[in-house]
Amino acid sequence: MEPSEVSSRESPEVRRSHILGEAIRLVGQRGSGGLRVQELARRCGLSNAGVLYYFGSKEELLLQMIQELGRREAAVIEPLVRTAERELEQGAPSKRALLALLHTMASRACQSPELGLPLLVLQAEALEPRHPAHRFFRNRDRMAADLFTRLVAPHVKYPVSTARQLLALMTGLLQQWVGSGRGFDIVAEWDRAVVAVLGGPAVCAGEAAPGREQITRGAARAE
Amino acid sequence: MEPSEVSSRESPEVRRSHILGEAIRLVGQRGSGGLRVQELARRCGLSNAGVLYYFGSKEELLLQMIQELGRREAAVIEPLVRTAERELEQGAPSKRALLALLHTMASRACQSPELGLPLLVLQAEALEPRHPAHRFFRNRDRMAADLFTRLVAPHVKYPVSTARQLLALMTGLLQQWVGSGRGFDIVAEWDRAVVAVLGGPAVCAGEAAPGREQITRGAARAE
Amino acid sequence: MEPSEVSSRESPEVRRSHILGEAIRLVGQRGSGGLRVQELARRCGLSNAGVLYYFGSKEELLLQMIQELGRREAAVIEPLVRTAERELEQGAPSKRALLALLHTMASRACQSPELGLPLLVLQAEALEPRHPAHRFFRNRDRMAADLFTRLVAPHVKYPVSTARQLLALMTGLLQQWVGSGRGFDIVAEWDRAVVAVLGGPAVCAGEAAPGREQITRGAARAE
Amino acid sequence: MEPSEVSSRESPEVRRSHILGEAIRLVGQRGSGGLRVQELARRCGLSNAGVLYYFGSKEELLLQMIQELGRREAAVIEPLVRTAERELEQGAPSKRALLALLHTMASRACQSPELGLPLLVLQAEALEPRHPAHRFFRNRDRMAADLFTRLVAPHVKYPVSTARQLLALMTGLLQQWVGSGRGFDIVAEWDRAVVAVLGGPAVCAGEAAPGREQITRGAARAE
DNA sequence: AATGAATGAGGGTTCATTCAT
DNA sequence: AATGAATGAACCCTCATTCAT
Repeated sequence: MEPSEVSSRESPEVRRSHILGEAIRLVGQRGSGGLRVQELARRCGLSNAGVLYYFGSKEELLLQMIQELGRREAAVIEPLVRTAERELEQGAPSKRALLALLHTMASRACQSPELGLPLLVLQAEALEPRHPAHRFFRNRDRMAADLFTRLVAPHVKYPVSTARQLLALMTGLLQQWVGSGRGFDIVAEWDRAVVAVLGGPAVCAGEAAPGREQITRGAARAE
Repeated sequence: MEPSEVSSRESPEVRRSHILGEAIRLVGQRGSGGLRVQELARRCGLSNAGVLYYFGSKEELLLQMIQELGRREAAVIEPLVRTAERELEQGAPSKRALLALLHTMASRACQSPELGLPLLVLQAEALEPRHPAHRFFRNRDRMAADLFTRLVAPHVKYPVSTARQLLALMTGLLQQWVGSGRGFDIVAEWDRAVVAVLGGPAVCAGEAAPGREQITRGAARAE
Repeated sequence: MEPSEVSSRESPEVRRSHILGEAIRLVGQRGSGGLRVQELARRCGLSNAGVLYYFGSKEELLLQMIQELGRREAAVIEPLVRTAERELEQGAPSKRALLALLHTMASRACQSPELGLPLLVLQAEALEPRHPAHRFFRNRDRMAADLFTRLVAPHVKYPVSTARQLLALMTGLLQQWVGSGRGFDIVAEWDRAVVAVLGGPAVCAGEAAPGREQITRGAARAE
Repeated sequence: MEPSEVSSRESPEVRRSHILGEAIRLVGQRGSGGLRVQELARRCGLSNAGVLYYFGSKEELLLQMIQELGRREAAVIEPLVRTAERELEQGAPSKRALLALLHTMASRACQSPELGLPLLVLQAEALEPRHPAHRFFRNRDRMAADLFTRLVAPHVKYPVSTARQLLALMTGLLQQWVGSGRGFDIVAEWDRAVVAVLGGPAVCAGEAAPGREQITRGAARAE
């Protein structure tokens, strides 16, 4: 919780990233409306004018923070997403492989807890269409829904619904987990939920009815 | 979205409630940190001093708004909760009764959409322990988890986990629904998710209206 | 220090006086700039509108409070002043009589301590010519100086100076007394000071040189 | 009374001191409760935010103003106090030396009239224990009483009382002097009072310049 | 005789932002 | 590359005051 130590001489690149990281933490704690240039500067060990020297304005800072948030999240799960895409190109992954993939996703997500709270808070705030992060989350969520839909398509009857359920569970469980002070084993709960939603491993993948839904790739309508 | 018309002479009781309602809307749109006394006053058709005459301070206003939010939510689902409790006292409800109950809950929750967004935003903000609504949501979520656990206990192997899953699904689906501009039929999705989580096969899955997957409830306009 | 009890039905006259008394106390505690209509009302057990109903405006309240202060002070020492004037008319009082008179004055003044602090504070504030109580204190102090001058004239060489000294001692000792938490016997100190300033009782009254000064009666110039 | 001219670029040190000086004047005129950040800022030629940039809050400004007041008063009479202390260490000062010392003190005090009124007003306000300057004046007055007691001890029977009388006379005469629009020669009056209180006859009373009683020092204009 | 409701003006304070250095 | 000084706008809040009741 303490502001990270700042060496008095940091390369500008590093300092920029450092400021954005601190901004992410602050937004997690106070919401995006609670981000104050002065406090951010204090936590980073420089003056408020110093922060604005890097970003020009608070608005710009917020936008860059959102991008950075995306980048950091991507750095954590991008490899898994690429694995998933690769498997999809080689034909549908087996249910066993799918379960393993989902398991790894959840476990990775929980290993960078400094992203969890900011993402949850921003995601909720960004429900309002005028929020600066609205578009970011809409795209992100669409891509996730799309990927999940394609992943589960071979194994379930209503892949769009199932994808929705998986994403809802991920968000909802994460929220409960954080709200309860990390009071339970979220990965175990996730695994159990995944099994419940995908049907037990015994279910034959052939039961799926892929033709009933139009599965889209990429954002349906990039507004 | 427009400020509701205000007659120049309202009974104090009504006016209080009116202010709180407008405050709830504002918090839904801007987050609790984005609540401005002046704008709230403007929307209610009185001066900022007029608002503070009723609540003394913004802090107090926020606290009372949270309570009012609880009251309004309770007014919507309390009857159902009482029904559930009554059934529990008379022995465990049948799976069919349980499904019906959960269905009604979701459908009721969606019928007062003015509560949904504020609740979602506040719930996320309140993850931070120092948030004024933190305790409120902790209690609310605990009671919900407790109730759901007792309800599903006769029908599943891990009732605590299942309750968690149901709550996670409810929050997560609601968030997707709002975020997508009410772009799908959330009640249908909920029903389907409930069946998946509670163990479908033994129940008549046909109740989930599979053909309706593409049908949306609420405005489907992509803003 | 607690607000005096207010019966729910008081005659208007009594209530007026009650409000003014409470105002005097408040001014003693916070200065005349620290008098707040709301707090005054609270202490009197009525609404702020109720206070203004009696006095019309805060300005008017302040003015009436000053007059009331004068009246209450007069009620305490007026009899003594009259005694002094009577003695003066019957020829100069003896030194013994003078000392007795001054002693009684001081002892009376200390017996209504609720007036002391307000008077001290207002007197200091009213040094500024634009203060609403400026004229009041100027007249009061001039009359006091005049009276003292005439009283001591037969016994001292420079009666104007001696009168000034006596008044200065009275104010200064009172201030020390209040400031020290009533930490010494102010009447004894006063007696001692009076003796010092007037010269011991052994001094012959004939030493006085009344002709050297113009002794005025009444306010010199009532501006 | 006019705001002193302010060059648009002042060194921060100077500006701080300038602000405090103007605050002292304002408190003298309106009382500490009448100090308004906006007006202070206007008089100093900057914005209210500019004033708060230096002091953080009005409360802090007031506290620092009191300290500054102490510092400025000390700058005027500290040398004399040190002289007195030195004389005390070398054995008690002669009565003649004591009178000279007291004379110089009063005359110095009157030479910086911009401190007089603020000190008088604050001292009276600070009688209330909760006043922010209460402690300051309690200490200051205690030290003064202590010093005077030690100074007069060799020459009078009740040195504590005599010290009290001297201090009371100083405050009281100053108040009369200011209240009368500097309408008399306060130094002469002080000298005469000192002689009276310390026991005159043994000293050469002729030093008190009897003929000057009607002569005033400072502006004699009756406003 | 007295109040509850409401307000406009002004208070201190915070905030993002600017600019000379 | 970064800051100290300063600001205007907006914020929450308090105040004396009004007015229908």
